[in-house]
Amino acid sequence: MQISDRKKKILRAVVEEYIETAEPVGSKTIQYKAGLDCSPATIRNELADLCSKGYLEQPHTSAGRVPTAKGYRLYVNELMHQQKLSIEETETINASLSAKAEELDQLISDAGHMASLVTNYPAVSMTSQTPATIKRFDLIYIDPNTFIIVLLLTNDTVKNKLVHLPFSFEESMMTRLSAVFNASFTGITEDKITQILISSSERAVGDTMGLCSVIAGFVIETLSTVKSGGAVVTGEANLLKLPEFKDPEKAHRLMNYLSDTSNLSILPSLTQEGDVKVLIGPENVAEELKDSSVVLASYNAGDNMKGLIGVVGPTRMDYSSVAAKLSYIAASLSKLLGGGGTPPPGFGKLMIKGDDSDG
Amino acid sequence: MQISDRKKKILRAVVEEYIETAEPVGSKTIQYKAGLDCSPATIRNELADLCSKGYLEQPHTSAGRVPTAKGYRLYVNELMHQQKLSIEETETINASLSAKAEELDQLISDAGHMASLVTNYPAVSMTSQTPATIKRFDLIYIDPNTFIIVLLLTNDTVKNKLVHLPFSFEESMMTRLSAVFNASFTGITEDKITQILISSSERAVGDTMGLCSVIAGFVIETLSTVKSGGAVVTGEANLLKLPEFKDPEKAHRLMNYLSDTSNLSILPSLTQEGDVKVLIGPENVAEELKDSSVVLASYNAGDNMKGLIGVVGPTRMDYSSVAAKLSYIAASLSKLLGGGGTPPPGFGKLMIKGDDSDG
DNA sequence: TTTAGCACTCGAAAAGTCAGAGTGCTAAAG
DNA sequence: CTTTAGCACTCTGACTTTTCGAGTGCTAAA
Repeated sequence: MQISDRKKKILRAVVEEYIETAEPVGSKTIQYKAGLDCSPATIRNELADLCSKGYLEQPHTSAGRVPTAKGYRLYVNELMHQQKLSIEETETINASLSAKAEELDQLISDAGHMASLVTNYPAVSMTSQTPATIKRFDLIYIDPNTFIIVLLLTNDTVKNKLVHLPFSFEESMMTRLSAVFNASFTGITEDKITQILISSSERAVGDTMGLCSVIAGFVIETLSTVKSGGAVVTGEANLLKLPEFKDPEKAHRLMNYLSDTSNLSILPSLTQEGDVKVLIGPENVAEELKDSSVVLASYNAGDNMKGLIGVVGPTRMDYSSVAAKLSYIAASLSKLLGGGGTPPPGFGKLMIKGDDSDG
Repeated sequence: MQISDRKKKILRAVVEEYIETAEPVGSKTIQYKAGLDCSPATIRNELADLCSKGYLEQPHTSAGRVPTAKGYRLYVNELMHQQKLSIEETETINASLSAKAEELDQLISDAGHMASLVTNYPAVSMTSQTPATIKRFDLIYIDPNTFIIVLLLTNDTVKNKLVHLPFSFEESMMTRLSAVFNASFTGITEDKITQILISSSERAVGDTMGLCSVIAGFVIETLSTVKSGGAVVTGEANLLKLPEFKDPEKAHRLMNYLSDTSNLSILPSLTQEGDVKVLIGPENVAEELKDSSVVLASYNAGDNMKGLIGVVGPTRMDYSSVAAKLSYIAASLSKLLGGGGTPPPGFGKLMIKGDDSDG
């Protein structure tokens, strides 16, 4: 089904006006906004048509028009201007991200903050579950009862734990343990760590005190938490500024959904590095998101690890600006984290992928 | 100024009823609730008295009475029943806390979750800024371009960083660096790390490549972030269920305040380990909290580190239950973290400290 | 000092009113 | 066949009015 250029122009005007004002938009406004040289009456005819085709709807007879999910989809796919960030904006982002490449977790959470800040929507930030393994294993002997376990993972994060024991051991034991663990526990995924493996390690180092179990426990724990990835949600308060969430009930439902990070674990599967994905209203699977939209961008977070950053807002979301911003942040992060030579952040150039079922 | 027993009984009834219903409470309800054998008219007289003394107020002539901050204060200080937790509740808390003593940060954030979950209010959880210093310093050599810095701090947390450098160095350099840093950088606070110290270290190890600067940078960064402590706020969504926040504007203001964790840094100074502090409405210094209440409990988080857990809610807060719950959580955490033999969690036994300016 | 009785007050909710923005339709004009 | 002006109609949101009832304070009697 083809849509005339004029209809598209009108649709775009409706979407953009509605994004701005959150009020149903009428024919006169459109005439003005879209700069069309035809009368409101003509536009009304076109509007009626767009309504019957499912791109717009009326809250009630004799109100202005409001875009449907289908309308937004068309807008996002074809009609949307690709927005460029202002230099100011890029600078804010750069400054706040590059300044603190300190620690991965911190950086991820900062990225979420940043996204929320520049878009004024709640943001979610996470890394996804590429199963990690141990690249290198070290023990640091502190005193006869204390040592530190240091794990270097394949994704280049370092995890550690301080262990106090109720009995003492010799420093030489540390060396032996290191050797054995480096030999047996590196390069394997969590599920490969069995009791058998632990027992055989115990024999190998002559451990009668359960040291191996303690260490193996930490290893398992680390690998499994890395796998489950940490999701951070920031800026939920932004929701409350939006007219669509003036009903506390609605706001509460969404915020509750977001605050349970386990709900968010499906998100990573939806994107590929480098593109921005937009999910509009009912395109979301989760019931709680059916009348909200989600914009996601993923980035390369170091070897074989994927990062994800996204925002959640009403379907009336400024897709073009949000997409541009997320895309930029994601690209910056890729550059910062992904050793693997991702192209530099395109200045506004971005690919939008979405559900292409266009009626 | 003395208050008769009957007045106290009435005040208590008003507070508790109001806590439950959020509606101004009238004389008849009180008669019923407090089980007094006098007529509503008598109670009305008493109410008028309590009003004039400033413990209660009327939203408007001819509505029921509502407690003032002063009324809540009296209630919290003298009238409140000390609530015991149900076994079920203690079990929930125990299970969820002890299960994952894995990592300090994680535990702290979990504790916040827990507090928010059992109280149904937003919770804040943080450790406070006892200035930390380095207890021990280690470097792990990975390959000619890569090493890991491992810091053991006086509060027994371990921080690390993986460093990639664009040039290569020898393993022996690591040993020398370790020695120098262990000698010069342990036991000193952040502000003692000067350029002079760094330069002299560089000379000592023969570092012409800026290695010392990189490492010192991380040390400074670590010490200063530890000092600023991480605060986590959880369960903000709970606010929206409360009638006092049905106005999104109000909810937004408070949530915004809470989401800026730097606002929360004054809290730790308000409590001492082992007691629970209640700040009611205008007793709070921050403007944004003037019509909310805060309940804080602090705990011993390992040597010379203090943890803090608290919740924020409307002045109409179930102080007795909240205090009991926080106290229990705090005690559990003290037990889990504080090596220093804190007494076991008292089962409901708790001390409430508060602003004792009682009119 | 307590209590019953009563007039009074005030707010919240329900009902009613009104203006205006926007529509669809019809019929004329291009 | 498309566009446009005109017009009657619809519906909402804002505003006002009405009503109802819970709760009060006061007075006078117990």
